Amino acid sequence: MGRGHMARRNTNRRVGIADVAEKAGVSHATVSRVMNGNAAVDPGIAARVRAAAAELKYQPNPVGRSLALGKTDTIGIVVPDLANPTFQAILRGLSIAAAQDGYRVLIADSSEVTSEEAILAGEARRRCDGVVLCAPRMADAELEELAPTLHPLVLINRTTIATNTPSLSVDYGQGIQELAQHLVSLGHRRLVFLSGPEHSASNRQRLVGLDQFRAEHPDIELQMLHGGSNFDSGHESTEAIIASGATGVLAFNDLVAMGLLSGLHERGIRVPEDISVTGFDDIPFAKYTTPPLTTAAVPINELGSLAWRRMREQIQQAGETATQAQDEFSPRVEIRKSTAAPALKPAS
Amino acid sequence: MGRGHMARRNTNRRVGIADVAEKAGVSHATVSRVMNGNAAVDPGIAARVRAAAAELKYQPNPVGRSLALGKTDTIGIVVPDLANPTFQAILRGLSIAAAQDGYRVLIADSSEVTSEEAILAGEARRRCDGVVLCAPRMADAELEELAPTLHPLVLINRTTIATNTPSLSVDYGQGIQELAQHLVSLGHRRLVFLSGPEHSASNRQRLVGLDQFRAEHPDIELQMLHGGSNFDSGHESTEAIIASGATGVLAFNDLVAMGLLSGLHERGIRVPEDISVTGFDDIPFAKYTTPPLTTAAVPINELGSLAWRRMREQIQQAGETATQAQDEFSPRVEIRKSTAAPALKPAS
DNA sequence: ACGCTCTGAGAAAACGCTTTCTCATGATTC
DNA sequence: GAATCATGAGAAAGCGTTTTCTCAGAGCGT
Repeated sequence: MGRGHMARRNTNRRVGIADVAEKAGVSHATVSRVMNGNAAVDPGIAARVRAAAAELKYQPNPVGRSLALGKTDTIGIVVPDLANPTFQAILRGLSIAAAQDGYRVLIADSSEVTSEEAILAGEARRRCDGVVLCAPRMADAELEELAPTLHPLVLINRTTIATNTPSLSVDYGQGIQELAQHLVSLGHRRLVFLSGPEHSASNRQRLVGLDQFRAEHPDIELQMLHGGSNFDSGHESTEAIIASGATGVLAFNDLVAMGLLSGLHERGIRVPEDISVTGFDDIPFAKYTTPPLTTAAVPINELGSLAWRRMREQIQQAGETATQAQDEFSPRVEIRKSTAAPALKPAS
Repeated sequence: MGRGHMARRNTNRRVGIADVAEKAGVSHATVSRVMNGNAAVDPGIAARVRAAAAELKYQPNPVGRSLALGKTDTIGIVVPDLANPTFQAILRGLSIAAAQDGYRVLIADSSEVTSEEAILAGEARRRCDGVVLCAPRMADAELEELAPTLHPLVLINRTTIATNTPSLSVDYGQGIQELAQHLVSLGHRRLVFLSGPEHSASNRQRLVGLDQFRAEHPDIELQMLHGGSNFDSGHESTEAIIASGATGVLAFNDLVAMGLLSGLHERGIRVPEDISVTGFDDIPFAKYTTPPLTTAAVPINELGSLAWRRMREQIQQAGETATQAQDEFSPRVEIRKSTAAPALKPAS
């Protein structure tokens, strides 16, 4: 009577290194050597092995390989929401850049549940050689504690006090100031900022940027309005925006701006004749709204690929705890048709 | 002099099952048992093990686990282009649904390089417990040959002759017919289809749908125009569309429609007064174009989560080669503001 | 009090690979 | 021609788990 494990062994077993070794009449070790080209092996034997491997269509099992090598050739990315074009773009840039170096990416979508982020990141890290973390709402303290445990780590739009984890960030403060400046230079005197999620790090940056703007332009009225980060929240803010009496709106991002544009259009308010609207991010769709959206362009594809570069650097350095680059991208104001000089009347 | 491997062993070794075993004064096996709750273990010992594990912050290594278990709790998805909202949405739906069952997703972006798709899918399959394949342009023969080797496989918008791989598809043929019908019922008599990538399976489906439409409406003029699948191709087709003299345009998808909308707007052509435009897919942005886009809505989020359900079924069935569900989604025409009755003049 | 079953824990094999260690063979040198 | 060396292949030890196998000891019936 056949033993259980024997049965298992023979039944539809995937072809492994042992099969190739047997067919070629050599040892496992030799097969491994020719597959990886690590050690010198007699050309004749190598050819025999390769022939056997080809005939059996042998493909090394990556899991076994990972275990032996201690690396998975995979990196993880945790994002708060895969529906957000910004994270989609980062993911895409990262994935393409990593693929070029033979790495894959594993995704973890925290669905905006901040409390899950640390766990997801930890799990991802254990399966991968490194993690790219996008956690705009995670508390600073938690981030600070988490970062060292994730080590080959790249932070997006966050920084830690310890400078040994690279971070890529966008200077939202400067971007929003430039947009405000743009509106002012068109003649606007009453502005409103339609803010994003309250605990979002990038929203805080915009707020400090606007504080500075206020200090430099005491004559300009700048209201604040709470909002969210997506279409619907922009759309829902339509009435409040109209009620604000402002002639220029700084929306949290392009999504919000688009929602607002649509709301204004429904209400018969013309953009930019009656009111000017700016976005932020310059997502691909921003060019195609009606009117095309004035926004602050962040080079998001670059961000993804640079994230990979920083990750690769750390993976290669392995042990050394050098201080890592802190990259900051400056958004560039992209003037389109959603902003114009205000109508004459309300010039106080 | 310390041996190489000893040095390696002591240096910043991650805490493993052995450490926990030692600390708790039991064997590896016992630790594994309590971690997985597989076998009965004395409550006292179990508690001791759990305490040790907690103190050492032990987290089982997933790679070792995968090797022993023969599964990775990960599925792969190969997409032709992560910049396309349709695939983004599928990815998202899949990822969220899979996460609910404790699975992760590994992405492989073929960057529209058809010849890479088979290789990518194979690699993904070896690292994962199954693969979701979106390969709209892969040759039928290649797909037929590839499918069996990928086995726990779910096909998106493709089918194989063998009915043992589940597939989810959208009835593009019906959708485009309904859109055409909608235009006709508004009074349009001269239509033009702005087609997508020539070898795309879903484009072929639209074409057969339109053939059928033609057969049923011999009185309606329906031109064909070659295009692509993104913004820019829609934008570039603006002149050709105008030259066609058609009053109703069926764009390949929403992206193309948006590009076209923008082009028409630049040329001063009013939509829908001068020309009606339809899209396809109902991507989130379609509601927010100006005017909001009439399109055929495909329930894309459902598609992603159903893809996971079909995958899970296969993973659970393991050996059995039952015939698998072939799901087909019917798009629903979503009438917005980009379509209207044509101007009276050209009514022949 | 003896033998029986049953519970539960350790030893060891297995998963599929890489890499070190070891040793045979043939080439090189004086 | 003997001692030395380089070459290259096999044996075996890891990588970190799970799981089977094995067996000690406890509990039970007669």
